[in-house]
Amino acid sequence: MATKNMTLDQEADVFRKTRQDHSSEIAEDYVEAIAQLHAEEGSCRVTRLARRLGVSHVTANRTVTRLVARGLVTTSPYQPIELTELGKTLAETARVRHEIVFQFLVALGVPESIANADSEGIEHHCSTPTLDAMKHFCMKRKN
Amino acid sequence: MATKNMTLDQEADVFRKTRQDHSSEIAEDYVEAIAQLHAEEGSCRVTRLARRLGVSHVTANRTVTRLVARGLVTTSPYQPIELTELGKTLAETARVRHEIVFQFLVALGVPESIANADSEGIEHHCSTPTLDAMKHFCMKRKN
DNA sequence: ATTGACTTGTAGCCATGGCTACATATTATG
DNA sequence: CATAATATGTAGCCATGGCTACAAGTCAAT
Repeated sequence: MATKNMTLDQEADVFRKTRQDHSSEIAEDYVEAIAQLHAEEGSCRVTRLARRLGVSHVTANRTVTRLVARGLVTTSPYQPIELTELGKTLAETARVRHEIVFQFLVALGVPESIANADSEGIEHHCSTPTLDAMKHFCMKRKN
Repeated sequence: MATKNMTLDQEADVFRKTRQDHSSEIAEDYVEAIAQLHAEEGSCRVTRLARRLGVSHVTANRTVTRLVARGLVTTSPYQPIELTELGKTLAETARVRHEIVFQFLVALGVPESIANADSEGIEHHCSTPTLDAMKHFCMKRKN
């Protein structure tokens, strides 16, 4: 049990970190989806984004407003959503991370449809060392 | 890319599932922590639980009230928190899941302290097939 | 038995992420 | 160009999960 030999504060840090992660998950999911829609369809409208993410257009619209405040996207009334450079960078990071986790689960023997669903939840909680270990595992499998 | 050949609704399902997972994450963390404190210290007081989880005692108290509504724990004023049978079962399930993910990450080569932090976030998003694959991987390593 | 330390509870605030219902703007079509 | 369909925006609701500040209960020690 890894909680042995820890102070109370150290124990709590793990939970604090997980909670903090969660607050950026949605931002990452949004910018990743916006980037995907741009790639697939040339632009990203709020309604299309909402359908992709499975939320109402109202929720999507309000969340996008928060992304504007975070400097990740730009909007103007009745216009498509555009990613800032920062947003593009975050989207690409998220895409790569998602792909690593997905390919890793597949390499581990998890069926693709399940790997797709699980990786969506897992990707946001993987540190760099864990991602590196996943990449390394996939490399070994290929050779 | 696993989103190919999917309808819009199917795409969205993945995100819906991840959001649903999140609503049970906190419940699982709480019952797991309550079970741990019972095991370690013989009983579970709200203040101790709050410290363990890194939240204020107010947040812990209110969340515990919700767990009562879900039939996972029982409380009475100024008394320790007790798990119901349902709560014990959920706590044990969560503990086992956590342990599988943790041991798996360690087997993969992730340092223990990092594996501990990551597994806390990852455990809630692993389907049964993924957990089975993790167990299988650990077995192979041991032999 | 009173005081003081600690625990527990309550009031009330905030942000986030959902929603429906309705209003307005844009676009497409007869 | 008028109207219908679609897209977008706004108002306002809810639950959850944080918090601080303060009130009240519990318990131990003098």
